[in-house]
Amino acid sequence: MTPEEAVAEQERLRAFVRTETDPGFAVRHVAGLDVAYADDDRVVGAVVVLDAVTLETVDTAVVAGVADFPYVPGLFAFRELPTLLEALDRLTVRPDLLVCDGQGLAHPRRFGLACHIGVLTDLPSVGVAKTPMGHFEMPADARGAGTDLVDDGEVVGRALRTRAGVKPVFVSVGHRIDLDRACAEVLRLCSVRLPETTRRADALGRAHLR
DNA sequence: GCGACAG
DNA sequence: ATCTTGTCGC
Repeated sequence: MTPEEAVAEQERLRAFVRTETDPGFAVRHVAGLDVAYADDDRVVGAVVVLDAVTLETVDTAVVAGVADFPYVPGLFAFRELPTLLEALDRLTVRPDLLVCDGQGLAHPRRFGLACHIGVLTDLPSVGVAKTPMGHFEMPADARGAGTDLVDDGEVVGRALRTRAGVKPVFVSVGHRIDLDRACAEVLRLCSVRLPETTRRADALGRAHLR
């Protein structure tokens, strides 16, 4: 697939993104997704499913692969999608929410990794990025504080302070969830800066790199 | 033309 | 993404 085709794919699929939370939506199992990179072009996609209440790991899946798509800001998903989708397919426990390591709607074409995975799996998803793709107002230095990420007059996400004294994370809707709920779910998963889901998937992925 | 630009 | 343990500070 060429970068041009990838862009066309994003513009085709973005019409399927839903920003509403289903009535009665409840998170019993939350999944964390992350990809670890080796020195060469080898990659490892890792997914960890946690009990949303106890944060106990109830399921995991790891898939090794090769990064066949170059890293291009805005097309980042095409590098991680293959291995992550395969890992999700191997899960025994079906997650109620996917927490992705990257942007959702806070993306140049409103279709970051979280939206892409959400739409393809039709599962609620949220993107939690460590770096913003545009300008943002620094939120107050208190856990839970946040400022809207605005692009073209539209709110596309939120700079969320998950812990006082550390840089905020950038939360945006992926699929089938609203921004407020997305932030609330992310905050529940954070005792430190990043969500426990992301941390555990990250650890699992790099462990399998050896 | 020159920067910006998730992981 | 990755190279990387301890250390300084609240």
